[in-house]
Amino acid sequence: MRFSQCYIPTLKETPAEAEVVSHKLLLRAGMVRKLTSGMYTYLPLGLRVLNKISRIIREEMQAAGYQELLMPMVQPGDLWKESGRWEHYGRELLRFKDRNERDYCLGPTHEEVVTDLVRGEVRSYRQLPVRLFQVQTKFRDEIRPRFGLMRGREFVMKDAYSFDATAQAAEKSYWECHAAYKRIFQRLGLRFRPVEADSGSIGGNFSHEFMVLAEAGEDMIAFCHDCDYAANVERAEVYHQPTGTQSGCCPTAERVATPQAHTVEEVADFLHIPVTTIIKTMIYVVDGQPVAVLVRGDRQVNDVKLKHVCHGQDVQLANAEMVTALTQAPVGFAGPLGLQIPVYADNELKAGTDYVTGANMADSHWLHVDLARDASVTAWADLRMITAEDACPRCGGRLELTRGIEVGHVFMLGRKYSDAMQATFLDEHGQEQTMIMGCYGIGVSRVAAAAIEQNHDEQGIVFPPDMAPFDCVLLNLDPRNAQTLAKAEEIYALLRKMGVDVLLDDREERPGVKFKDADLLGIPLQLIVGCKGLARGVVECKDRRSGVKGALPVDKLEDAFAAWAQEVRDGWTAQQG
RNA sequence: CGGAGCGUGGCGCAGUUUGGUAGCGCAUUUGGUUUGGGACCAAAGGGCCGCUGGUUCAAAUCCAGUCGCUCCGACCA
Repeated sequence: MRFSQCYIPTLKETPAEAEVVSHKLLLRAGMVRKLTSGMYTYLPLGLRVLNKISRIIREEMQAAGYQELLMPMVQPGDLWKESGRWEHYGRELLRFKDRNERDYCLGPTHEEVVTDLVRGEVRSYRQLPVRLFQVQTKFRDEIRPRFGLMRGREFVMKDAYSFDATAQAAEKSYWECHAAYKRIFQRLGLRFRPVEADSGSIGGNFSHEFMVLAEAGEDMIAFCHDCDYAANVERAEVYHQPTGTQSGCCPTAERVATPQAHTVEEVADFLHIPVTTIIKTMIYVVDGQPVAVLVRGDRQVNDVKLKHVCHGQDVQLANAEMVTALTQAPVGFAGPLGLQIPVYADNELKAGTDYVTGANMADSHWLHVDLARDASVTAWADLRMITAEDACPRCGGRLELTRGIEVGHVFMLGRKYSDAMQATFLDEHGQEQTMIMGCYGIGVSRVAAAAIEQNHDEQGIVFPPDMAPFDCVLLNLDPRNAQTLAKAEEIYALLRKMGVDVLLDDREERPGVKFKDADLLGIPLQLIVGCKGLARGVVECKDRRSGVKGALPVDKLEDAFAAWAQEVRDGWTAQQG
């Protein structure tokens, strides 16, 4: 392609709306433009990136035995009523009616449609497994779209579905997709980690998320340095050494005044005790019912764990009025003693028998609390957020917490949808059985954003070679000079003949403009044709990632270029680890 | 939805406090000089100041409402 004929509106200044690097650079590099909140137009260059990503995804999914199809984006409400999600999916599902007043929605995902398809066609175990995928625009009416392509309302997603006859076969489909995902993100040149995850509103038995490691990530993941354990913190189990019961130091609890001490820190300061001897009592509302959650003073409640322990759908922190009504005290003085609602206590609290808790009375706390003796605990469970100081729940090794961007998610769905929608088949004994499903997503547009979050510098984007909009940008520094022009055209033709996807910057601009744009666009290989180099019989080259410059002999350009391109690629592989 | 902020030529902003009829940089067009890291000079075009209503002799500026966008919290690829 010739730059002069491309629609690549680069920007010198960053539009005010952009906050995160990927959004800023995508805008500046002329790859996307916002239409309205959470919806973007992919300009030619941005679309090239999406297509490069999709190409790799297609190759690997096909290699894993998945076939591509394309389902409608508009879906009938009836299907969603059948699966039960018309009620449960919530406001992210954009619903509307057609001219005949029939219910429809924009597809946020396609379990219903694909299950409907397969149940209509598949009758026998001999037809299983069925493995399908599509690359398509999804719509989710997100509460808060943000960070450009990172969390849009409309976005491009690859979604895949597997249907199997038995649980073992289903797990095979699952792990084969899991392996395909590893290859995909590897080939895309990303530093990533698959982690154990919660299955959220999609539902199912178990799942893994694929996380791109980046500071701008909205998720926190924990992984072990000594074994291969890795999990989203919202799921990571906390391991507690079984501790023997310590004897309490006092026979009874004692109530003391703690004026104005609302927070754990204030109470600790006032009583001159460590925060670890305080029990934090949090009031939550689970599906409309209030519950109390007890964790050590310095810990955070993990509401995903709470949701599972209570078998609830919806978990929210209670508001101030509710807390006051339940505890007869302002926020900050709640405690388990005498509370008339279910009390869930974190396992860690079993370790002690001499705690400080709120007294359900303004400006008061109990000292010397032994939960077993003084409170009625509905259930003990793992309820707190893991920390970097905790030991690995698998091997006891050292944990590290990092931020990540979720770019892929695989779910073992089990029979959740096939049961609800009667996707059945006859097994080899002529018995009717329910299909076992898996579903697997990759946020294609989010992958592009995540790649930029992970790979950029002050000059702009640094695309991994296989997702860059072009393999190489060829700068003709002096298009008005007949010799340079001829040489640049010759090299351009040569590269194209070699199968290199090359962008020729043939614009009548000053060299500085071309250098700046080349860096901004993040194309991995830069070739510079100018009279200075040509006088020495070379074209200059620059590795966008490392910034290393060199010179390739004009007379042996084909070989020299190939060797250099391989060198740049090796550099990427090395840094990916 | 709760909290914070912002809407002024294509982009980035000033002007709003203290009303007086819109300005700067970039970009664009034309001419000239330039040409290895976002050139310079000269000239030009382009703005119902988000929208509606109100106050006033007079509103970008004050008041009310409304719409849109961004950020912080509950969602997820």
